[in-house]
Amino acid sequence: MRAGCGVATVSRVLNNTGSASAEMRGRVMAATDALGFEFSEVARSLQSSTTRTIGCVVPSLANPVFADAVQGAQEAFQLAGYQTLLLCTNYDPEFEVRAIRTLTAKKVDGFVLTVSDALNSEGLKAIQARGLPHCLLFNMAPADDLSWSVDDHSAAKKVADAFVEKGHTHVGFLALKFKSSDRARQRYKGFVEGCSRNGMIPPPLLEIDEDSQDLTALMKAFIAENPSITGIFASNDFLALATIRSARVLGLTVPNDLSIVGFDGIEVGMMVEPSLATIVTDPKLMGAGAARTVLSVINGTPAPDLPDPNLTFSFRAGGSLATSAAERVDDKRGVALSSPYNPTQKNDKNQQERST
Amino acid sequence: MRAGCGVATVSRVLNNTGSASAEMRGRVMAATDALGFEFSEVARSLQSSTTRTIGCVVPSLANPVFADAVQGAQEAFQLAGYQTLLLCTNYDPEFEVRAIRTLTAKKVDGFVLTVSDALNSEGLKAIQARGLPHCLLFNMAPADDLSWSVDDHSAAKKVADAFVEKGHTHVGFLALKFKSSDRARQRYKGFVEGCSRNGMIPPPLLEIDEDSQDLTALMKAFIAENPSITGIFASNDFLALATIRSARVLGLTVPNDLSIVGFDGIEVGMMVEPSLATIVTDPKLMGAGAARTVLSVINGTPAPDLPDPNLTFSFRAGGSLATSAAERVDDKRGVALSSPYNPTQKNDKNQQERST
DNA sequence: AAAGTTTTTGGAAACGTTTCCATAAATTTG
DNA sequence: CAAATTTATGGAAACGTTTCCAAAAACTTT
Repeated sequence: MRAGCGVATVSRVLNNTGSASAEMRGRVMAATDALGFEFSEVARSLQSSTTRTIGCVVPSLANPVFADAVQGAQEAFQLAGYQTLLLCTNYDPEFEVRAIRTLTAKKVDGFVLTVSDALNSEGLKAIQARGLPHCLLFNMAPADDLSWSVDDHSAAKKVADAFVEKGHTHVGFLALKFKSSDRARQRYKGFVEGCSRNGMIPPPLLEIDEDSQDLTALMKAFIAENPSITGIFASNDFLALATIRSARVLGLTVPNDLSIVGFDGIEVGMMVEPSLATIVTDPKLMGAGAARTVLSVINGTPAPDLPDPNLTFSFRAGGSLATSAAERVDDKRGVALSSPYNPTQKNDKNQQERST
Repeated sequence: MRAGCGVATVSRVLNNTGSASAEMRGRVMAATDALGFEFSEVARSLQSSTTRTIGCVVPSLANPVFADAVQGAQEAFQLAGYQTLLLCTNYDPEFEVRAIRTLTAKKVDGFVLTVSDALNSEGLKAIQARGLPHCLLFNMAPADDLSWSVDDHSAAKKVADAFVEKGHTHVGFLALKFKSSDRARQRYKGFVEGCSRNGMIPPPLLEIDEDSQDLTALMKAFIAENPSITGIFASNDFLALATIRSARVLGLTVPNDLSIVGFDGIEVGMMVEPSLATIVTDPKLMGAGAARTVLSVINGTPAPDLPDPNLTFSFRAGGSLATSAAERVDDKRGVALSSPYNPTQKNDKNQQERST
């Protein structure tokens, strides 16, 4: 089979390393072409103890935030000649640690990961203990660790500011996967803090496990329990859109009866009516940043600067957040009280419904 | 380092293959625990010429259809103990062939791929020539090839039926990445055929390259060129939503002035107002199906049945498709187009917001 | 033309597994 | 108790590269 030469020669010719006569080069090339020969990366990896593969661990691609982030990371890796081994944990810490074990066994050169709880992740600890190159993504970095992440805490505070600016004093927080995502917890914490700082009533928490269809029922109960809330901060945009729909089903108008603010800044948020007020983030950029950071750790080159936390998000106004219904009612309370007839149809209707 | 035994023994103990004394077993276990020892999958792969890794090639994860599909595939693979090596082609045939070359060099055990043109894909040819296990995804399968795919052609015909049922006789087709996606081409072909079968005017084609912001301008020109169209079939839901927005900017009411139908069935389509009429598909199921098919090819087990083409999609009615404007009022559009100012409050407000 | 230099080439080790085989040890049988 | 059998163990080959080294071949220099 061989072009009548040793394997060492083939290696040299194909890799253009070391010397080889023109004639030999020709013979080797001819032979490899004829046979469609291609070096085995796995043998190469064994020899060089490098795989040019990066392990990427995220909860799920069903969430476009992660999909975009992985896309960004993947592009950056591809550009640098690295491939991406993708593992999804489905928000399960058990899966997470197994995924990381698999990846270390596969001898990936580095990791990009979004873990469920950065401070207590077994998998992350293992990576740290072995000193493997890695970068977190969408996690608050423990000390000495690098992370590309949205500053969820500050962003949520900003949302509180936005609510207060529109005269809201009592708003709720709606979270998905609260248990298994420290991001959702950060947002809640920041929101509570922001509300407190603004002298608002501490936000009640409505927590749901799945993107369940019974959001409407849950919301009904939530509003019944907290009849004075005038807004809801949903921990992601899909949830926010679902909330708007549920509000409609319950006969509430958004934003007149209930203001909604989302998180993530998905594009459709701008296409819907009313447009969605939200925190805009750039997941693809985050993914690419984390990727470049890992690569720099691997290559020993200076790591790209982490983004300024305050630039990792921005607030986008939208039609779903408006002046507090309570405030409007308040303004007219004198009138409303003196006259049994309330001229603002909508709010009247709203109050009736809410009391049900 | 070793527990004072040969490597062969370690292999037997850890893999529970062959015999070993209880004492030896204990020693090996103790040693591996102490050292945190773990077999190297790359050496194992070299030895067994199997990697338990599947190459997954899709255009981009930015499109949630692919993100969901990859998620589905990834889950199925994970369940079977396989990992997913993800490569995105960015709709570039050049990248596609390189991606596949990379994957063959990495000796993946199989492939799941969405190629740009299944009949002329160099990469696919290479895979076929080497007889590597693979399954297409969202591609029409060439003869002798397997594919999990939505029947784009029939689905598009169905959309034509839906339009005609609402009295439309002249509708347009809006496509993204027409050149680099045989899926878009299939949809167009099916739509043309469906229109023709229903005696409708052949649908004019509006083709855009990027999700460009100038869709509004393009649409304006398109409508000027085809003043009698009463509806647009957009080749995916995002495009459809963007079209609705652009229509609003142009002062057209959806569906009154222009009906819109999308494709894919993304969830937000049901949350917007008007809700989006669309073809509903299940990308995750497709991905999982393709994955199971590849696995069956690898294991020589009987392949799961491909889905009945007619069950790969369903039409979902929505508020964005209504009775033809032409049928109701013939010339409202002339007014709307000629006057940049639209008296309906909603649209006006909408425009203001948009410009911020 | 002999000696020195450079270029070209292939053999062999190493990477970390699994598996085959042979040997050693333990057990059973006659 | 010797022989036969079974069980336990480690050595060595193989997987396909790269790299080191030495040998051979081709040139250069005196």
